This record gives sequence, structure tokens and C-alpha cells, in this order.
Amino acid sequence: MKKEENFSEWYNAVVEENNLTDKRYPVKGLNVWPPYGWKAMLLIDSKVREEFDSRGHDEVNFPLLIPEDQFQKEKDHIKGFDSQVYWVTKAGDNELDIKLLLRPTSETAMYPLFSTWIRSHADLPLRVYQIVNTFRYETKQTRAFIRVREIHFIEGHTCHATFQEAEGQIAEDLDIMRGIARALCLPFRIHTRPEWDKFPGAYYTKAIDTVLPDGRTLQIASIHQYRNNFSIPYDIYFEDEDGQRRPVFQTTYGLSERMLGAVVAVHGDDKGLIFPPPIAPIQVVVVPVLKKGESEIIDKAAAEVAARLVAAGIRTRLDSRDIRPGNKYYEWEGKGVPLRLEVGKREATDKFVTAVRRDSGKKQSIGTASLEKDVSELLDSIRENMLRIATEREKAAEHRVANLKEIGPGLNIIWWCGNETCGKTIDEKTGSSILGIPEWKTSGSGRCIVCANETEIEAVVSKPM
RNA sequence: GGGUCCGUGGGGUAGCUUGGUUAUCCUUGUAGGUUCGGGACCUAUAGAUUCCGGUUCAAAUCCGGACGGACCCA
Repeated sequence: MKKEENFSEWYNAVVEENNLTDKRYPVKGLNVWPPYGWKAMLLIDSKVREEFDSRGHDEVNFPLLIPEDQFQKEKDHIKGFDSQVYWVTKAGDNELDIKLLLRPTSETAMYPLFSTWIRSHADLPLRVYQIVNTFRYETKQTRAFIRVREIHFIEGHTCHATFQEAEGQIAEDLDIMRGIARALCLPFRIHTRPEWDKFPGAYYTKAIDTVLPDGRTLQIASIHQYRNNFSIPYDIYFEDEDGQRRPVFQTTYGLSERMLGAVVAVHGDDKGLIFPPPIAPIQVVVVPVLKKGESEIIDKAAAEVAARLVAAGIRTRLDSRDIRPGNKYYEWEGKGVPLRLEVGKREATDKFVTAVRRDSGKKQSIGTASLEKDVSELLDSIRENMLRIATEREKAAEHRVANLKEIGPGLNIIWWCGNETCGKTIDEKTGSSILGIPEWKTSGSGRCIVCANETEIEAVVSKPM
């Protein structure tokens, strides 16, 4: 399947054929995670946990069901999610007095409890996260990992004594993103979303966007400053040193299986997936190449290689199935295993393995004496190379445009007066929309691409996935 | 939000226009055997007309709806 010719078809085929997802579950937008895909997701989750935990965030788990009255305290938030909510209205045959909804996100599940957890400044900052499924009734076309109705959601929630401290949390969130993106070999951009596109209830939203091969952008994370927008209606107050009762300042951080979707889309090629080594369910596959009369010695050598790598903590699979080796190569290449080690008669006799990289296809011999060290170095080199290639492609997708007609695929850098009317005009006339204000420092000035008024605001425009 | 198209074994498909025999081919699964440096071969065997309703002597085929899927536009 050719990735460049028909990206959409390629994506659908590649995630299904290689067991990342099973879309045959008979409800729209609810997909099954088979073992291989789930393993990849869990490895991403582990990376996320590592980043949160090492900075002192604690993992929690809140209920899936939220009572209606508890959901309805913040007006903008309700307005934003109302149309996407799944309701539980009956228990057995009985109508429920208070309807329950499946969390579309967990602010309204958590915050009434936060209100009781937080009494004084000594309870702050509160920094927790959870990894759970959330439900949003998507009406648009669904797509594995990218637009689903049951979301594998990672949500960080923090409460702080001051706005400044909450701002500091957002800076830390960006650091966390850097750590995660490094493991995924994904370049990303930070955009402050325009007012009309921020998270319902937020003071502002910073989105993490990555560029896909077809020139569209995919939002893989979002970071929100809530200020007091939720703490006041949800009564999350603390007593400061002076005995004053004050609302906390809050932030949230949202990540999902879209990260896996981005990994598939950005790194894959015509042969199939390519997993970044840090999150590859199988990092190394060992394939014995048998020969009549010699199979015993070859099998033994291959098994030993695999056992040593496993002992060294490398996720290794010995593929001793009774099919031709070429068949195995195709299969593991499709599944994106970063490194393949071939062990045949020559290797078994002369104490080496033939290593084949998935990223470049290059072959090389590795002496068994330095096996563990050489394999981890190779995996590291693959990771660096994948990030380098992806970063180059992302840079190439960026271009400055001076009028609406030039707006095309990729990241279009424009001057924008900052008005919603002009922003919406871009949307209507080009089909692309304003991702937001980029993180970099604006310098100089220009004329708004729509109204031609002088402005110092630079914005990024693209077609979101 | 608007439109177009599609639904046949686990996957990919033929048959549908013009209703009529045992539903085609490839792949896959299972059992056995020969093989093995880039998708092997032989033998045996398993597996499908999305669902509900209608028209008809007769429906995979025609009509309506539901559910599911793909694409295009806003």
C-alpha cells in the first residue's frame, strides 16, 4: 500500500492489518485493542507515567459516571460538551431520579472532591492525573486512534495558590511533552488556540500539534489554564497564610491515543509501521534461517541470542515458526519492529548475527561478543534517525504565505489582526483554520492576510485532521 | 452540518444491470508431509450473502428502514 498516494486508505489498512486495532466491533467509534496495539499504548502510558511521577504528580482514578447536577456547574463547559454526552437514564427498569452521564472528561467528576480535599495553602499544589476511558459522542467520521467515541484519555489536573504558580505548571507541562515526544520521535508545535477554539471553560488553551504526511495537522495534546473558572463554581477554595478564603488556580493537561495515531502516521512507510524503539512492543525480532541437517545448531544459536537480549531488558521475540524466513521478514516489517536479527548457518558458525534496521533497511554484522551493547546502540541510533527524519519533514512543511490563495497543506505562517471575523473568513475561504499563535517570539509586523490592517500577530494556519 | 458511494467466509473479491442449479477466485485457519539466506509446494479439510420489513412462485440480486463502513464539500 502506497502511503503517499492515498494516505487515508494507507492509514486504515496499516493499523488494522498490523493488529494495532480491530475496528469490527459493531458500534461506531468504539474500537477493540488487540494485544499488539494495547502493548504499544501501554508503553506510551508508561512513558507518560514516568514523566508525571518523576515530577511529583500522583495517579488517581475517579468514577466513570457523573451525576447530572454535578456536571452542570460551569456554563461554558456544559455548552461545549452537552451535545456529545452519553446518558445513563435507567437502572434496570427504573428511571433514575438523577441522570448519570459517561465522563467526556473528568473536571466535573473530580472538582467536587477537590473542594473537600483542599482546605489550606498547605494542601497546595495538588497535582494528580488519571489514565481512563472517556466518552464523547462524535458525529463526524470516526477514525482509529484519531477520532473515536471511547477515548483512551490521560488527564492531568492541578490546583495552585496563585496564577503565577499555575503558569509555572504550564511551563512544566511543556517539559513533560518534550520528554514524551522524544520517546515517540515526534516533532511538535505549540499553539495558543484562538478564543473561539479554546477548551470549554478554559481561560486559555495551548495545543500541541504535529504535522501529518498529507499536510494536515493533528492535535496530540492540550494544556489549559483555567484560572478560577472552575474553582469558583465548584467551590475549590483554600485558606491562605492570612486566613483569607481564596479560590485556587487550576490547569489541566490532556493526552490520548492520538499519540499512537501520530506515531503510525508520521513514521510509517509503504511496508507498514515503524515503531520508535522506546515504545516498540517488540524491539528486536530474531529470525533463524534454517538449513536441512543444520537446523539444530542454528536454532540453538538463535535461541541464545534472544535469551541474552531478553536478559539485557530488550523486548525481544524469537520467531521460530515453521514458515519461510522471507515471510517472517515481511510480517515483522509490517508490524514496525525496529531491528531484525538473522541467524543462519554462517552466523551460527562464525559467531555473529546479521542486523537489519527497519528505518533504513541497512544490514550489518554484529559479533556475538558485543551483542547487547551493539543492539542497544543500534536501537538508539534508530531512534535518533527517526526523530531527525520526522523533524526535517516538519520543517519542510512550514511556509510563510501573504494571501489567502497561497494557503495550502502544511503549516502556513500568516499575519493576523487577531479578530475573530478575519479568523473565520480564513476558515470559510480556504477550508484551513487558525491553529493559533505559535510559541516563538513575534518580531516585526505585517498586514493581516484578510483585512490588511497592520498587526504584530503571527498565526499558524492549517487543515486539522 | 450537507452530499455521494458501499456492505458476500477471518481479510480481499466475482455474481446484482436482466431475480431461478451446489455462490467465484485469491488469501487465511486446521491436520499431515517435503522444505527454509526475501511472501515455498503437495494432500486433506474448515469458513460468507449485515439486520428487520416489503414485492415475488422464487431475493445476494428489486424497494424501504436500521446499523456499520469509505469518500467529498462546508
